[in-house]
Amino acid sequence: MHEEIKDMLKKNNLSITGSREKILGLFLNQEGALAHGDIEKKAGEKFDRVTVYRTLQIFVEKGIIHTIPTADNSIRYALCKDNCSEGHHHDQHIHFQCTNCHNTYCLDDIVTPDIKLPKGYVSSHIEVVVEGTCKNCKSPVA
Amino acid sequence: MHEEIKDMLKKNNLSITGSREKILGLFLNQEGALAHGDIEKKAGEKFDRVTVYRTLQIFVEKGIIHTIPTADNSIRYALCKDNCSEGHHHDQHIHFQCTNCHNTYCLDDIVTPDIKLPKGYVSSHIEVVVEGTCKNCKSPVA
DNA sequence: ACAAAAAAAGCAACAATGTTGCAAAATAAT
DNA sequence: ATTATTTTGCAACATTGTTGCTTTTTTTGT
Repeated sequence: MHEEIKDMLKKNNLSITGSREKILGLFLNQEGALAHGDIEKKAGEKFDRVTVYRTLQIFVEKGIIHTIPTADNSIRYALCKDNCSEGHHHDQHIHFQCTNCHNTYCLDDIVTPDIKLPKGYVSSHIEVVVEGTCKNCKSPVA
Repeated sequence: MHEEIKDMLKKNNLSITGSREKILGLFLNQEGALAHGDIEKKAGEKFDRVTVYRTLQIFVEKGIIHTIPTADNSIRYALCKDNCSEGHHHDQHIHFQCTNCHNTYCLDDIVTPDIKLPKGYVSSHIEVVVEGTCKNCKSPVA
């Protein structure tokens, strides 16, 4: 596990430091996505706020994590799959945000649908965020 | 036009004040969506920052405007169509964000697609944001 | 049109979030 | 092991968002 982290950093030409190992570890041990605030809380006592910002920024640049848009002013980040690389995110999966537990999940098996746009519009990337109740919060009603 | 604004406020049981008229006017004269910062710049010299926050908040509550999620930590707002009402937004259209001019548009005629979710997930609302080049920025290449 | 009641605006103070430059420390390269 | 490079932490600052309270504006009822 710990070797896996180091390997990922090496593969991306990143030097191996405590904060990068720690933060990448958080993502690997986490099913859902993490907001900046979550990371600060979980790792933050040991690291400066600025370091967390810079680490997330470089992870996004390197294609290790990707951002998930939200309407609540707190970008969430999640691990990319192998097909992402520096400067080229190739995520075509959708995201799911649970209105109960407020976790955000990547549904890696659900591909974004094709969308027919009006004349003149050209699509380069599609983001789909589904809100609702996740499998862990499913109400046991019926 | 000015009467239209007053009517909209009255219809939503909002008292008619300078800031509400001004901010609602901005949305009516605007094709795309507006971020909080845009509104502060365009209307802000006359109004307190707090007033802008509270005005946007109450417009969302009343179903006059809706939010559009982004991955850049700046929620955007756009006018709702008539089918929205207090506490019940019924937007099923998609949003388009131009990577060139950075405007965000509601594509009111494009309905969000159905998405098949994994077992256990229940959808209550779907957000689709398409990135690309808008009709105004379309490159005249071909 | 006026007075009383209700609602909104403005102000101040504060909290949280994000950014920048630079010196010290850690990591990588030779 | 020493040097060069990169990263960290710190401090200071800028921006964004929030809260309580007083004053002003708008609405309501007469």
